[in-house]
Amino acid sequence: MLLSKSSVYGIRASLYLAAHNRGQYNSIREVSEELDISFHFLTKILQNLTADNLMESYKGPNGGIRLSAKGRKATLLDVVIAIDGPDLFVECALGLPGCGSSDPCPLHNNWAMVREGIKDMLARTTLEEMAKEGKANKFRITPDGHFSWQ
Amino acid sequence: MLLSKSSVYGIRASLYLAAHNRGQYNSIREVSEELDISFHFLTKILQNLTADNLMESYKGPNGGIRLSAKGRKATLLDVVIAIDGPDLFVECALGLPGCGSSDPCPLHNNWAMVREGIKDMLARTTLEEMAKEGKANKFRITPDGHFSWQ
DNA sequence: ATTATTTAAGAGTTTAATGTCTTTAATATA
DNA sequence: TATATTAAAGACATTAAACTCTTAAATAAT
Ligand code: SF4
Ligand code: SF4
Repeated sequence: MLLSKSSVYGIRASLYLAAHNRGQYNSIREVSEELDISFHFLTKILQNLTADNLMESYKGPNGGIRLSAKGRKATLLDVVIAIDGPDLFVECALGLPGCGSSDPCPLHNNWAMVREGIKDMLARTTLEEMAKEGKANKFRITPDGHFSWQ
Repeated sequence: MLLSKSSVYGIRASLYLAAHNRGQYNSIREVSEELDISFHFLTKILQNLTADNLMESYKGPNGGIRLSAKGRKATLLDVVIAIDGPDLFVECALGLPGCGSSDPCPLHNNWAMVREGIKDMLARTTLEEMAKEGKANKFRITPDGHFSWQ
């Protein structure tokens, strides 16, 4: 898999939050049930996003989680980096020790292009814009069935 | 990591064999030492490649492993598929259940392009051609230091 | 104040990838 | 035939990713 499960769950949750109840808190329980993701696991993942100030959380009744202003302007790339770190966008294809662009392996230049392609894919639009497009195009972010962009 | 360790080791071993002693058998011990890969682990990985007829093995004194005719014409893509299967080149970005190009997620089209980019990178040239280019450009496939394209 | 609701924190479990070790089978050479 | 050399096969161990469970802390409502 290109992205870790944690990143994929983080992305789906971010898109869900970008599309729902802007400004309000959504409980992690609700998000986990809508997206069919383990509640405790999702909680852990979202903690990375609040630690990176992409989200804000609030404890207690009617508490939950929401995108911060920074989070609404953020892209999926920011989400992935907050969760899994920048490795995927830095590391090389063959992982040879002591390697670099001088004295390269046969994949070096091609790989740099592909890696940029992955980055571009994730950095194309902000979560805010994605929610708009999602509404317009009815893109899916949940398992079969129940989901509405409201 | 984009590719599994098994695939990376398989790629490096394939390139090594493409560059060395064409037609002869190289012992897995030698390959593992030159490339700094665990001997037993590499043995397991290469078994996938012989099972897929990309390599031929021979037991006993002076035995070892070599690229088959098919293997010399194969690409890194064939190596990766023989080791890890075609998943990476088939699977989708977000892994939503019951998903497809109708009713897509926001990444669907971009992801298809990126995935082709990865495939192209690995399918660009045959192992045989790569060995030639390797010699011409002195590309690296081993850890620091000892390696010659002969 | 007490209780209920919610996230945070952290320990623990399971599963899959990675890596090691031992035994077996094939082959060459003496 | 006996011994050495090599890959194949498979059991075993370690590590990291993925997932679960329990307790603590914050907050709201009664
Ligand atoms: S040449 Fe580039 S891609 Fe290849 S191993 Fe070195 S750093 Fe990685
Ligand atoms: S729309 Fe395409 S990329 Fe997105 S989850 Fe579905 S199949 Fe995967």
